[in-house]
Amino acid sequence: MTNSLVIYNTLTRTKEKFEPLNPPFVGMYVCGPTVYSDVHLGNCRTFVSFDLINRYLLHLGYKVRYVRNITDAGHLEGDRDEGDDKFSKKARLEQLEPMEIVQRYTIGFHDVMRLFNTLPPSIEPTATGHIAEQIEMVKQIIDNGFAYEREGTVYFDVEKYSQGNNYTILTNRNLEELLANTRDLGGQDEKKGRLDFALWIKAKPEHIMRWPSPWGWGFPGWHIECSAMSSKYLGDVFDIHGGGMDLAATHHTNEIAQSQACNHTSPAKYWMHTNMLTVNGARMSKSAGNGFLPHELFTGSHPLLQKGYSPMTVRFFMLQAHYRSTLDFSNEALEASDKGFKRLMNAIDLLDKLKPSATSNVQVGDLKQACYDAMNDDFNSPVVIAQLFEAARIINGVYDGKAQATQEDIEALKSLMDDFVYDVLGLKVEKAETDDIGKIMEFIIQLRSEAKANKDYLTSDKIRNGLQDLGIQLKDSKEGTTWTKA
RNA sequence: GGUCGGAUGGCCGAGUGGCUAGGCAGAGGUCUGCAAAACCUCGUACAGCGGUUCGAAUCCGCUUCCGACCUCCA
Repeated sequence: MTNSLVIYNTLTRTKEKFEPLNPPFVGMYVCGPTVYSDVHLGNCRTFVSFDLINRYLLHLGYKVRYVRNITDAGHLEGDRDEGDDKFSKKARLEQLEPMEIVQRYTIGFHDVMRLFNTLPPSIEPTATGHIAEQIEMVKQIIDNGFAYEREGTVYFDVEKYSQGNNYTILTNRNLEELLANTRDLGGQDEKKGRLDFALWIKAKPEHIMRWPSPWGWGFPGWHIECSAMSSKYLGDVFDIHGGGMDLAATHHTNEIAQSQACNHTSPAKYWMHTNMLTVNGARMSKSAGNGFLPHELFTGSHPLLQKGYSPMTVRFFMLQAHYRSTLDFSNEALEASDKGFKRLMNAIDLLDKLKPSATSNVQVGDLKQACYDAMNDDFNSPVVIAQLFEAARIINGVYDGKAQATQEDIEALKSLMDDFVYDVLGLKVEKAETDDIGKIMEFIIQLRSEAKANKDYLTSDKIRNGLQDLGIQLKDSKEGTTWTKA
């Protein structure tokens, strides 16, 4: 197990050596989706980023318990601690049960995650499945003096909490200024302080999603589910808590406060935040209307797209940027990733066809270590990919007979690709129906070879051009003709 | 307004106080019946202005621009 992994910790705003609390076990909690609508590509990026992190930790030999929640209750539609949660509203709009909404989009989310080849979490708890735990936690926070009830709604007392704790530890904001600058929106709030947030919310008479509690019928606030479920499955203190950067200021800040107020300890040792996917420099989001749905991308049906891109192309595109950088989404960038990804996978295909030499004039020894160095430096996948392209260049050169590699070199290249392309980066071959087509293509290539042998280039070119139009590209070489799908 | 983060060659994107990732696009070449692919070579980029330094794109300051968060969002 390599022990030189360094992780950027939002808490300290520095890179820190990764030292699990109880090695070889690692507890990681990632805030999952709110399943009241389709996940868009920006959401996917976060989960692909954490998939990379999960995969690398596993690759290093850690026993990871990866918990990622499904938010299926309590996430309010408005910007105040009142009104409907998102599920109730959506259910009313579509004349469905809230749980039908939840079911539909949970399945959709899982389908998309599978297409992106992400490993499923170890535990995927739902908010509605943990109402009792959340109520218990709220009770404890009240008992500890950090929350109060008003008319059936329980609020977290930020001012009280901040007397002995650093409420803004995660984002380093000035609490006094926050209090002064917080917009005065509602007016009719029952809250004592402007920053106070709801732990438990009283249900209105028409509200369908409701549970009994010591404070009457209601439903949990959004933040409390993560605190309750992370402590249930990972303990009061665990290794990594992650999520999108947009969650840091509010959701995660409140999570820390809740856990501290309940358990007298900060929940996670390392806080990791992934950056946003942008479109023309602006964050992709549901409310901005610039969200891409995964299937629009795969099929190319979005008006901003010229063509569709496969899930692995998109995954590769995401991994070509560091998880803490914004990534700008465009046709051109996707096109570049598409071609690059095919080049890389094509080189891997050639690995089995390489002929070993007695001597070597290629350098493959350092590539793997360079990949580990890159991943150990806060999961720097773009640098890993650069190394893999170096490997691809070597493979192509050897295949062309322009360079010599020993059997040992070839084995090293195979091992490199297995470990990093498949295992760590989580990429996979996307070949459909190759078996059938393969035999047909063999036959067609045979026909064309005969035409070529007869110098009947009219026929051979006709075959090649015809296939080209169908999206199949022929490549002639000394060893014969190969084909790829464009 | 506050907090934080950015500005890298045609595009996307790493990185670093001196050895100047990578992909895509472009130019030239090798190979080839011709293509395609592949390989080789090439463009010497780091917002602007000052400063520190033997040396900065990398550190510091200022300026301009952009973004995120502060209000639901991964």
